[in-house]
Amino acid sequence: MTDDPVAFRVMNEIGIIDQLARTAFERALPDGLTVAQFSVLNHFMRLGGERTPAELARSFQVTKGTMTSTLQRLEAKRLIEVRADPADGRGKRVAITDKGRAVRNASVSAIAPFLERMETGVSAVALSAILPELRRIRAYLDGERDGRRPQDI
Amino acid sequence: MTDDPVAFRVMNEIGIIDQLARTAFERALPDGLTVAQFSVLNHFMRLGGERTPAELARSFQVTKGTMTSTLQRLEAKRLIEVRADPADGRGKRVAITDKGRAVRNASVSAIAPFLERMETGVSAVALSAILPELRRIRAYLDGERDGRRPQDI
DNA sequence: TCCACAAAGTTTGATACCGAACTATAATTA
DNA sequence: TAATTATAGTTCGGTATCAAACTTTGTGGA
Repeated sequence: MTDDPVAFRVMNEIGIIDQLARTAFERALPDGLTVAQFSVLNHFMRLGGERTPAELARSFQVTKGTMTSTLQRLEAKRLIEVRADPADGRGKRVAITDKGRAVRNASVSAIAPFLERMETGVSAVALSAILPELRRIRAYLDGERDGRRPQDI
Repeated sequence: MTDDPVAFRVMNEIGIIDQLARTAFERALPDGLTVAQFSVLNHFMRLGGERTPAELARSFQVTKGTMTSTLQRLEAKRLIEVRADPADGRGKRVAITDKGRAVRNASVSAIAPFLERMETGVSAVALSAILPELRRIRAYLDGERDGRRPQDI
């Protein structure tokens, strides 16, 4: 434990937190929604408009293949609509549907108690305090990847 | 972004960090090793001795099914050995092999530069500073799960 | 002693991801 | 203009993970 480098210990904790939080969230989400799926719906609600799959992949820092899969599942549930991009023969345009908006709002309500408990349980102040540090780590890793960047993302 | 609850924003960052760090690690690891597989080898090297699959599942906070899968892959690579528990007909005992030790050491060497760059890039001090906070979050989520605890873990 | 319940492992069916290979279309450049 | 390169999406194969169902073996109590 203590003989592991601090960066490794941090990554360890982050990995376990991600796992625990993810399963707790998905337990609460309606409609068999996953965090990945909810995040896409939430993105559309917060920012509005349309997006291409490639833009979404970049926003969430996942590969295009991963985004293809998530979008196909959302479309199967009628939570988003996908149409060909009239201006670019290669592209598609994605938008949230009314049902998608409803499910997103229901999801927010469903996870709100969990988030509130968490902000009480670990202190909202503490969470706010580490957020900038986490952003710095994310930015670092994002930069580190440049050059070694795969085809996507 | 800013209109999401702070707990959600923290989880978002953590999820992306986990993803980026995980792929960076696995790019460096030898033998097609994954972080999950490396972690098991590392666990044996740090703590020594034998473990049952159930103990390992608890240590890493994954389900028994997940640990079964990881152990099968490690065994296929001859990095661990699994034998029946002579004292408990249901149980098994897992130990690292010499090859496992060698691969673990090679892995540590392989990821060391990455960890060092990271400790420079984001500051080892800052990493040390958030570690206790991350532990607190992990402990909170772990407690939150109690009662709602599945069959395993 | 028997039976109900608990614990150890495995298997199955989903989802998320990645990397790599591939198709089609656009943009650049020679 | 033709050839090259870049971008958008999809598909495939592989791993991790969870939840749930199932088998086998222990344990504890009536």
